[in-house]
Amino acid sequence: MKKIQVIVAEDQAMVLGALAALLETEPDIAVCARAANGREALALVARHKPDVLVTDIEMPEMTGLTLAAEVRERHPQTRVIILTTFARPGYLRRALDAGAKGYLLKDRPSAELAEAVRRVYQGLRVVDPDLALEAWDSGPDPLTDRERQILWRAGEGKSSGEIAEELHLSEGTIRNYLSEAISKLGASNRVEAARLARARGWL
Amino acid sequence: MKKIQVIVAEDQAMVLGALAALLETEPDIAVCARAANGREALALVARHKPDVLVTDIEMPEMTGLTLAAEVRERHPQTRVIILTTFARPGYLRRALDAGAKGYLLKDRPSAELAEAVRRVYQGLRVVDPDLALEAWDSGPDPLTDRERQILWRAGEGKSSGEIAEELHLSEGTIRNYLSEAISKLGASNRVEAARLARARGWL
DNA sequence: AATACCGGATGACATCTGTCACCTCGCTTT
DNA sequence: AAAGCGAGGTGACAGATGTCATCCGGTATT
Repeated sequence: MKKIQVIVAEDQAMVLGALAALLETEPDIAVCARAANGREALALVARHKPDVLVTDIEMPEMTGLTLAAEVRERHPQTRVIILTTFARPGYLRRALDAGAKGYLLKDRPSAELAEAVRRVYQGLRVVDPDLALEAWDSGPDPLTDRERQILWRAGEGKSSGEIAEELHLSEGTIRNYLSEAISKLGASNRVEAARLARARGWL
Repeated sequence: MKKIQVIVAEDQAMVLGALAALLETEPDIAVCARAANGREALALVARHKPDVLVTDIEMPEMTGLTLAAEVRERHPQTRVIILTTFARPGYLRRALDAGAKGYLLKDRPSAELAEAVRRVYQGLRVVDPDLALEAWDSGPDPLTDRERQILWRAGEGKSSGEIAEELHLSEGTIRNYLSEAISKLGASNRVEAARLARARGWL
Protein backbone atom coordinates (compact mmCIF):
# COMPACT_ATOMS: atom_id res chain seq x y z
CA MET A 1 0.00 0.00 0.00
CA LYS A 2 1.48 3.32 -0.98
CA LYS A 3 0.86 6.46 1.01
CA ILE A 4 -0.41 9.75 -0.33
CA GLN A 5 2.66 11.91 -0.93
CA VAL A 6 2.28 15.44 0.41
CA ILE A 7 4.39 18.59 0.43
CA VAL A 8 3.65 21.32 2.97
CA ALA A 9 4.53 24.99 2.40
CA GLU A 10 4.28 27.49 5.24
CA ASP A 11 6.54 30.35 6.24
CA GLN A 12 6.28 30.04 10.00
CA ALA A 13 8.79 27.28 10.66
CA MET A 14 7.17 26.19 13.89
CA VAL A 15 3.77 25.83 12.26
CA LEU A 16 5.32 24.08 9.28
CA GLY A 17 6.92 21.49 11.52
CA ALA A 18 3.72 21.07 13.49
CA LEU A 19 1.55 20.58 10.41
CA ALA A 20 3.99 18.01 9.08
CA ALA A 21 3.92 16.19 12.40
CA LEU A 22 0.14 16.25 12.29
CA LEU A 23 -0.01 14.72 8.83
CA GLU A 24 2.63 12.15 9.70
CA THR A 25 0.39 10.73 12.39
CA GLU A 26 -1.93 9.50 9.63
CA PRO A 27 -1.06 6.00 8.44
CA ASP A 28 -1.97 6.65 4.80
CA ILE A 29 -0.17 9.98 4.39
CA ALA A 30 3.54 10.77 4.04
CA VAL A 31 5.13 14.23 4.04
CA CYS A 32 7.88 13.94 1.46
CA ALA A 33 9.15 17.53 1.73
CA ARG A 34 8.64 20.89 3.46
CA ALA A 35 8.99 24.36 2.03
CA ALA A 36 9.40 27.68 3.80
CA ASN A 37 8.25 29.83 0.88
CA GLY A 38 6.62 29.69 -2.52
CA ARG A 39 9.73 29.49 -4.65
CA GLU A 40 11.12 26.63 -2.63
CA ALA A 41 7.77 24.84 -2.77
CA LEU A 42 7.69 25.05 -6.55
CA ALA A 43 11.16 23.54 -6.82
CA LEU A 44 10.26 20.74 -4.43
CA VAL A 45 7.08 19.96 -6.31
CA ALA A 46 9.13 19.65 -9.51
CA ARG A 47 11.54 17.29 -7.81
CA HIS A 48 9.12 15.08 -5.88
CA LYS A 49 5.94 15.20 -7.97
CA PRO A 50 3.76 14.81 -4.89
CA ASP A 51 0.07 13.95 -5.00
CA VAL A 52 -0.95 16.95 -2.95
CA LEU A 53 0.54 20.32 -2.03
CA VAL A 54 -0.76 22.02 1.12
CA THR A 55 0.19 25.69 1.16
CA ASP A 56 -0.32 28.88 3.11
CA ILE A 57 -1.16 32.06 1.20
CA GLU A 58 0.93 34.84 2.71
CA MET A 59 4.52 33.76 2.19
CA PRO A 60 7.71 35.54 1.14
CA GLU A 61 9.20 35.06 -2.34
CA MET A 62 6.01 33.75 -3.88
CA THR A 63 2.47 33.90 -2.57
CA GLY A 64 0.44 30.70 -2.22
CA LEU A 65 -1.97 31.94 -4.87
CA THR A 66 0.62 32.39 -7.60
CA LEU A 67 2.22 29.16 -6.45
CA ALA A 68 -1.09 27.38 -7.06
CA ALA A 69 -1.28 28.83 -10.55
CA GLU A 70 2.29 27.79 -11.34
CA VAL A 71 1.69 24.28 -10.10
CA ARG A 72 -1.44 23.86 -12.19
CA GLU A 73 0.50 25.08 -15.21
CA ARG A 74 3.63 23.01 -14.79
CA HIS A 75 2.62 20.03 -12.66
CA PRO A 76 -1.07 19.37 -13.13
CA GLN A 77 -0.84 15.94 -11.49
CA THR A 78 -0.25 17.69 -8.14
CA ARG A 79 -3.46 19.00 -6.54
CA VAL A 80 -3.26 22.10 -4.38
CA ILE A 81 -4.94 22.81 -1.05
CA ILE A 82 -4.78 26.35 0.28
CA LEU A 83 -4.54 26.44 4.07
CA THR A 84 -4.84 29.91 5.53
CA THR A 85 -5.88 32.05 8.46
CA PHE A 86 -7.92 34.34 6.31
CA ALA A 87 -11.60 33.88 5.63
CA ARG A 88 -11.47 36.40 2.84
CA PRO A 89 -13.83 35.95 -0.07
CA GLY A 90 -11.34 37.56 -2.42
CA TYR A 91 -8.68 35.04 -1.50
CA LEU A 92 -11.04 32.13 -2.05
CA ARG A 93 -12.03 33.40 -5.44
CA ARG A 94 -8.46 33.95 -6.51
CA ALA A 95 -7.50 30.53 -5.15
CA LEU A 96 -10.15 28.80 -7.22
CA ASP A 97 -9.19 30.85 -10.26
CA ALA A 98 -5.64 29.70 -9.73
CA GLY A 99 -6.81 26.10 -9.90
CA ALA A 100 -6.68 25.19 -6.22
CA LYS A 101 -8.74 22.09 -5.38
CA GLY A 102 -9.19 22.92 -1.72
CA TYR A 103 -9.50 25.98 0.52
CA LEU A 104 -9.25 25.29 4.22
CA LEU A 105 -9.15 27.63 7.21
CA LYS A 106 -6.69 27.35 10.06
CA ASP A 107 -9.47 27.61 12.59
CA ARG A 108 -11.08 24.37 11.49
CA PRO A 109 -10.41 21.27 13.63
CA SER A 110 -7.08 19.66 12.85
CA ALA A 111 -8.74 16.40 11.80
CA GLU A 112 -10.09 18.12 8.73
CA LEU A 113 -6.66 18.56 7.23
CA ALA A 114 -6.00 14.87 6.67
CA GLU A 115 -9.56 14.43 5.50
CA ALA A 116 -9.17 17.24 2.98
CA VAL A 117 -5.94 15.70 1.71
CA ARG A 118 -7.71 12.40 1.12
CA ARG A 119 -10.70 13.99 -0.59
CA VAL A 120 -8.59 16.11 -2.88
CA TYR A 121 -6.38 13.13 -3.66
CA GLN A 122 -9.52 11.34 -4.85
CA GLY A 123 -10.28 14.20 -7.22
CA LEU A 124 -12.90 15.95 -5.09
CA ARG A 125 -12.97 19.61 -4.17
CA VAL A 126 -12.92 20.83 -0.58
CA VAL A 127 -14.17 24.32 0.15
CA ASP A 128 -15.39 25.75 3.42
CA PRO A 129 -19.14 26.13 2.86
CA ASP A 130 -19.69 29.27 4.96
CA LEU A 131 -16.87 31.02 3.24
CA ALA A 132 -18.06 29.95 -0.20
CA LEU A 133 -21.41 31.50 0.56
CA GLU A 134 -19.89 34.73 1.75
CA ALA A 135 -17.69 34.88 -1.31
CA TRP A 136 -20.76 34.51 -3.42
CA ASP A 137 -22.73 37.43 -2.08
CA SER A 138 -19.91 39.80 -1.29
CA GLY A 139 -19.37 40.01 -5.05
CA PRO A 140 -16.15 40.36 -6.99
CA ASP A 141 -13.36 42.80 -6.29
CA PRO A 142 -14.63 46.21 -7.39
CA LEU A 143 -11.26 47.94 -7.28
CA THR A 144 -9.09 48.73 -10.26
CA ASP A 145 -5.34 48.12 -10.13
CA ARG A 146 -4.64 51.78 -9.61
CA GLU A 147 -7.13 52.04 -6.80
CA ARG A 148 -5.59 49.01 -5.15
CA GLN A 149 -2.06 50.39 -5.39
CA ILE A 150 -3.11 53.72 -4.02
CA LEU A 151 -5.34 52.39 -1.28
CA TRP A 152 -2.57 50.09 -0.16
CA ARG A 153 -0.17 52.98 0.29
CA ALA A 154 -2.80 55.12 1.96
CA GLY A 155 -3.35 52.29 4.44
CA GLU A 156 0.34 52.47 5.34
CA GLY A 157 -0.11 56.07 6.41
CA LYS A 158 1.31 57.78 3.36
CA SER A 159 -0.14 61.16 2.41
CA SER A 160 -1.64 61.91 -0.98
CA GLY A 161 1.46 63.90 -1.87
CA GLU A 162 3.83 61.06 -1.05
CA ILE A 163 1.78 58.58 -3.01
CA ALA A 164 1.65 60.95 -5.98
CA GLU A 165 5.40 61.24 -6.03
CA GLU A 166 5.91 57.51 -5.70
CA LEU A 167 3.59 56.70 -8.59
CA HIS A 168 4.45 59.70 -10.75
CA LEU A 169 0.91 61.03 -10.72
CA SER A 170 -0.51 64.34 -9.62
CA GLU A 171 -1.79 64.76 -6.09
CA GLY A 172 -5.26 65.61 -7.31
CA THR A 173 -5.43 62.36 -9.24
CA ILE A 174 -4.53 60.43 -6.12
CA ARG A 175 -7.33 62.14 -4.28
CA ASN A 176 -9.72 61.28 -7.10
CA TYR A 177 -8.81 57.61 -7.03
CA LEU A 178 -9.09 57.48 -3.27
CA SER A 179 -12.45 59.19 -3.39
CA GLU A 180 -13.64 56.63 -5.90
CA ALA A 181 -12.35 53.71 -3.83
CA ILE A 182 -13.95 55.10 -0.68
CA SER A 183 -17.32 55.37 -2.37
CA LYS A 184 -17.08 51.92 -3.98
CA LEU A 185 -16.42 50.39 -0.58
CA GLY A 186 -19.01 52.46 1.24
CA ALA A 187 -16.38 53.74 3.64
CA SER A 188 -16.16 57.21 5.07
CA ASN A 189 -12.43 57.81 4.73
CA ARG A 190 -9.26 56.23 3.35
CA VAL A 191 -8.38 54.38 6.53
CA GLU A 192 -11.72 52.63 6.78
CA ALA A 193 -11.63 51.90 3.07
CA ALA A 194 -8.24 50.22 3.40
CA ARG A 195 -9.47 48.20 6.37
CA LEU A 196 -12.53 46.96 4.51
CA ALA A 197 -10.55 46.06 1.41
CA ARG A 198 -8.03 44.15 3.49
CA ALA A 199 -10.75 42.27 5.34
CA ARG A 200 -12.24 41.09 2.08
CA GLY A 201 -8.89 40.03 0.64
CA TRP A 202 -8.86 42.67 -2.07
CA LEU A 203 -5.67 44.35 -1.11
CA MET B 1 9.67 7.52 33.98
CA LYS B 2 7.06 10.27 34.02
CA LYS B 3 6.61 12.60 31.12
CA ILE B 4 6.49 16.38 31.26
CA GLN B 5 2.81 17.31 31.36
CA VAL B 6 1.94 20.12 28.97
CA ILE B 7 -1.18 22.09 28.09
CA VAL B 8 -1.34 23.95 24.81
CA ALA B 9 -3.55 27.02 24.24
CA GLU B 10 -4.06 28.43 20.75
CA ASP B 11 -7.16 29.77 19.06
CA GLN B 12 -6.57 28.42 15.58
CA ALA B 13 -7.84 24.87 15.97
CA MET B 14 -5.73 23.51 13.14
CA VAL B 15 -2.55 24.97 14.59
CA LEU B 16 -3.53 23.80 18.05
CA GLY B 17 -3.91 20.23 16.84
CA ALA B 18 -0.67 20.44 14.91
CA LEU B 19 1.32 21.78 17.85
CA ALA B 20 -0.07 19.05 20.06
CA ALA B 21 0.89 16.43 17.46
CA LEU B 22 4.36 17.92 17.32
CA LEU B 23 4.85 17.72 21.08
CA GLU B 24 3.39 14.22 21.21
CA THR B 25 6.18 12.98 18.95
CA GLU B 26 8.60 13.63 21.82
CA PRO B 27 9.01 10.61 24.09
CA ASP B 28 9.40 12.65 27.27
CA ILE B 29 6.46 15.01 26.75
CA ALA B 30 2.71 14.44 27.05
CA VAL B 31 -0.02 16.87 26.08
CA CYS B 32 -2.63 16.41 28.78
CA ALA B 33 -5.13 18.99 27.48
CA ARG B 34 -5.78 21.57 24.78
CA ALA B 35 -7.48 24.94 25.05
CA ALA B 36 -8.98 27.15 22.37
CA ASN B 37 -8.90 30.36 24.40
CA GLY B 38 -7.53 31.92 27.56
CA ARG B 39 -10.47 31.25 29.84
CA GLU B 40 -10.59 27.59 28.92
CA ALA B 41 -6.83 27.32 29.38
CA LEU B 42 -7.06 28.70 32.91
CA ALA B 43 -9.74 26.18 33.85
CA LEU B 44 -7.73 23.31 32.40
CA VAL B 45 -4.60 24.40 34.23
CA ALA B 46 -6.60 24.37 37.47
CA ARG B 47 -7.84 20.86 36.77
CA HIS B 48 -4.65 19.23 35.47
CA LYS B 49 -1.89 21.17 37.22
CA PRO B 50 0.48 20.67 34.28
CA ASP B 51 4.20 21.33 34.43
CA VAL B 52 4.17 23.68 31.48
CA LEU B 53 1.60 25.80 29.66
CA VAL B 54 2.36 26.78 26.07
CA THR B 55 0.14 29.63 24.95
CA ASP B 56 -0.45 32.00 22.06
CA ILE B 57 -0.98 35.70 22.84
CA GLU B 58 -3.84 36.87 20.67
CA MET B 59 -6.81 34.78 21.71
CA PRO B 60 -10.48 35.49 22.35
CA GLU B 61 -11.91 35.59 25.90
CA MET B 62 -8.55 36.11 27.56
CA THR B 63 -5.25 37.14 26.06
CA GLY B 64 -2.18 34.99 26.61
CA LEU B 65 -0.56 37.78 28.59
CA THR B 66 -3.30 38.07 31.18
CA LEU B 67 -3.51 34.29 31.21
CA ALA B 68 0.17 34.16 32.12
CA ALA B 69 -0.40 36.59 34.96
CA GLU B 70 -3.38 34.59 36.27
CA VAL B 71 -1.43 31.36 36.15
CA ARG B 72 1.49 32.81 38.05
CA GLU B 73 -0.93 34.12 40.65
CA ARG B 74 -3.06 31.00 41.11
CA HIS B 75 -0.88 28.08 39.95
CA PRO B 76 2.76 29.03 40.38
CA GLN B 77 3.90 25.44 39.89
CA THR B 78 2.92 25.71 36.22
CA ARG B 79 5.51 27.53 34.09
CA VAL B 80 4.31 29.51 31.10
CA ILE B 81 5.82 29.70 27.62
CA ILE B 82 4.44 32.33 25.25
CA LEU B 83 4.42 31.15 21.65
CA THR B 84 3.52 33.84 19.16
CA THR B 85 3.86 35.20 15.66
CA PHE B 86 4.74 38.64 16.87
CA ALA B 87 8.27 39.82 17.42
CA ARG B 88 7.05 42.85 19.29
CA PRO B 89 9.22 44.25 22.03
CA GLY B 90 6.16 45.46 23.92
CA TYR B 91 4.71 41.98 24.01
CA LEU B 92 7.94 40.47 25.27
CA ARG B 93 8.19 43.02 28.01
CA ARG B 94 4.62 42.49 29.10
CA ALA B 95 5.07 38.72 28.93
CA LEU B 96 8.04 38.83 31.26
CA ASP B 97 6.22 41.21 33.58
CA ALA B 98 3.38 38.70 33.65
CA GLY B 99 5.78 36.05 34.86
CA ALA B 100 6.24 34.04 31.66
CA LYS B 101 9.34 31.86 31.72
CA GLY B 102 9.69 31.59 27.94
CA TYR B 103 8.96 33.69 24.85
CA LEU B 104 9.22 31.83 21.57
CA LEU B 105 8.43 32.93 18.03
CA LYS B 106 6.44 30.88 15.58
CA ASP B 107 9.06 31.34 12.91
CA ARG B 108 11.68 29.45 14.87
CA PRO B 109 12.36 25.84 13.86
CA SER B 110 9.85 23.41 15.30
CA ALA B 111 12.50 21.51 17.18
CA GLU B 112 12.92 24.48 19.50
CA LEU B 113 9.49 24.05 20.99
CA ALA B 114 10.21 20.75 22.70
CA GLU B 115 13.59 22.05 23.73
CA ALA B 116 12.04 25.14 25.26
CA VAL B 117 9.54 23.01 27.16
CA ARG B 118 12.37 20.95 28.64
CA ARG B 119 14.44 23.98 29.57
CA VAL B 120 11.57 25.77 31.20
CA TYR B 121 10.57 22.60 33.02
CA GLN B 122 14.06 22.57 34.52
CA GLY B 123 13.56 26.08 35.80
CA LEU B 124 15.48 27.91 33.09
CA ARG B 125 14.27 30.87 31.06
CA VAL B 126 13.97 30.79 27.28
CA VAL B 127 13.88 34.09 25.44
CA ASP B 128 14.66 34.80 21.82
CA PRO B 129 17.98 36.69 22.02
CA ASP B 130 17.45 38.98 18.99
CA LEU B 131 14.08 40.01 20.28
CA ALA B 132 15.39 40.60 23.78
CA LEU B 133 17.95 42.98 22.35
CA GLU B 134 15.41 44.85 20.33
CA ALA B 135 13.13 45.13 23.33
CA TRP B 136 15.98 46.63 25.23
CA ASP B 137 16.80 49.49 22.91
CA SER B 138 13.34 50.29 21.62
CA GLY B 139 12.58 51.48 25.14
CA PRO B 140 9.33 51.23 27.06
CA ASP B 141 5.88 52.10 25.83
CA PRO B 142 5.71 55.91 25.72
CA LEU B 143 1.95 56.12 25.33
CA THR B 144 -0.53 56.95 28.06
CA ASP B 145 -3.74 54.96 28.39
CA ARG B 146 -5.76 57.73 26.81
CA GLU B 147 -3.41 57.99 23.89
CA ARG B 148 -3.58 54.25 23.39
CA GLN B 149 -7.38 54.17 23.43
CA ILE B 150 -7.61 57.03 21.00
CA LEU B 151 -4.87 55.86 18.67
CA TRP B 152 -6.49 52.45 18.52
CA ARG B 153 -9.78 53.90 17.36
CA ALA B 154 -8.08 56.24 14.92
CA GLY B 155 -6.34 53.21 13.42
CA GLU B 156 -9.73 51.67 12.78
CA GLY B 157 -10.64 54.62 10.60
CA LYS B 158 -12.80 56.53 13.07
CA SER B 159 -12.83 60.31 12.80
CA SER B 160 -11.92 62.61 15.65
CA GLY B 161 -15.60 63.44 16.09
CA GLU B 162 -16.66 59.82 16.40
CA ILE B 163 -13.91 59.06 18.88
CA ALA B 164 -14.86 62.12 20.92
CA GLU B 165 -18.44 60.96 21.18
CA GLU B 166 -17.45 57.43 22.07
CA LEU B 167 -15.16 58.54 24.89
CA HIS B 168 -17.23 61.52 26.05
CA LEU B 169 -14.48 63.98 25.33
CA SER B 170 -14.37 67.05 23.12
CA GLU B 171 -13.17 66.77 19.58
CA GLY B 172 -10.36 69.23 20.19
CA THR B 173 -9.08 67.09 23.03
CA ILE B 174 -8.99 64.08 20.76
CA ARG B 175 -6.95 66.02 18.27
CA ASN B 176 -4.60 67.11 21.02
CA TYR B 177 -4.00 63.54 22.20
CA LEU B 178 -3.47 62.35 18.67
CA SER B 179 -1.04 65.15 18.01
CA GLU B 180 0.88 64.18 21.12
CA ALA B 181 0.94 60.49 20.17
CA ILE B 182 2.07 61.31 16.64
CA SER B 183 4.97 63.34 17.90
CA LYS B 184 5.98 60.76 20.53
CA LEU B 185 6.15 58.10 17.85
CA GLY B 186 7.86 60.30 15.28
CA ALA B 187 5.08 59.66 12.81
CA SER B 188 3.63 62.17 10.41
CA ASN B 189 -0.05 61.38 10.80
CA ARG B 190 -2.47 59.25 12.82
CA VAL B 191 -2.38 56.28 10.45
CA GLU B 192 1.37 55.96 10.50
CA ALA B 193 1.38 56.44 14.26
CA ALA B 194 -1.10 53.59 14.70
CA ARG B 195 0.98 51.37 12.43
CA LEU B 196 4.15 52.03 14.36
CA ALA B 197 2.51 51.46 17.73
CA ARG B 198 1.01 48.20 16.54
CA ALA B 199 4.34 47.01 15.16
CA ARG B 200 5.99 47.56 18.53
CA GLY B 201 3.21 45.82 20.43
CA TRP B 202 2.02 48.95 22.19
CA LEU B 203 -1.50 48.90 20.96
C1' DA C 1 -2.53 79.09 51.62
C1' DA C 2 0.53 79.01 47.80
C1' DT C 3 2.39 75.98 44.44
C1' DA C 4 2.69 72.78 41.03
C1' DC C 5 0.68 69.29 38.25
C1' DC C 6 -2.55 66.86 35.35
C1' DG C 7 -6.58 65.82 32.53
C1' DG C 8 -9.21 68.12 29.67
C1' DA C 9 -11.12 72.16 26.82
C1' DT C 10 -10.79 76.31 23.62
C1' DG C 11 -9.71 78.92 19.72
C1' DA C 12 -7.04 80.01 15.90
C1' DC C 13 -4.45 78.72 12.00
C1' DA C 14 -2.23 76.00 8.24
C1' DT C 15 -2.53 71.91 5.89
C1' DC C 16 -4.52 67.74 4.26
C1' DT C 17 -8.66 65.17 2.64
C1' DG C 18 -12.85 64.12 0.12
C1' DT C 19 -15.97 65.56 -3.52
C1' DC C 20 -17.43 67.13 -7.85
C1' DA C 21 -17.70 69.12 -12.30
C1' DC C 22 -15.12 69.53 -16.10
C1' DC C 23 -10.87 69.19 -19.26
C1' DT C 24 -7.30 66.69 -22.16
C1' DC C 25 -5.20 63.29 -24.79
C1' DG C 26 -4.62 58.83 -26.78
C1' DC C 27 -6.94 54.69 -28.28
C1' DT C 28 -10.93 51.73 -29.99
C1' DT C 29 -15.01 51.05 -32.38
C1' DT C 30 -18.09 51.78 -36.03
C1' DA D 1 -13.82 60.63 -39.84
C1' DA D 2 -16.81 60.74 -35.87
C1' DA D 3 -18.03 59.17 -31.69
C1' DG D 4 -17.00 57.03 -27.41
C1' DC D 5 -14.11 55.66 -23.71
C1' DG D 6 -10.66 55.49 -20.19
C1' DA D 7 -6.57 57.16 -17.73
C1' DG D 8 -5.11 61.07 -15.84
C1' DG D 9 -5.30 66.19 -14.61
C1' DT D 10 -7.29 70.86 -12.84
C1' DG D 11 -9.62 73.93 -9.87
C1' DA D 12 -12.59 75.02 -6.37
C1' DC D 13 -14.75 74.26 -2.05
C1' DA D 14 -16.19 72.16 2.47
C1' DG D 15 -14.79 69.63 6.01
C1' DA D 16 -11.26 66.98 8.72
C1' DT D 17 -6.71 66.93 10.70
C1' DG D 18 -2.37 68.51 13.06
C1' DT D 19 -0.20 72.11 15.86
C1' DC D 20 0.20 75.42 19.46
C1' DA D 21 -0.55 78.59 23.02
C1' DT D 22 -3.52 79.22 26.57
C1' DC D 23 -7.03 78.38 30.01
C1' DC D 24 -9.73 75.84 33.73
C1' DG D 25 -10.64 73.05 37.80
C1' DG D 26 -9.44 69.51 40.71
C1' DT D 27 -5.70 67.15 43.53
C1' DA D 28 -1.61 66.39 45.52
C1' DT D 29 2.80 68.86 47.57
C1' DT D 30 5.10 71.86 50.63
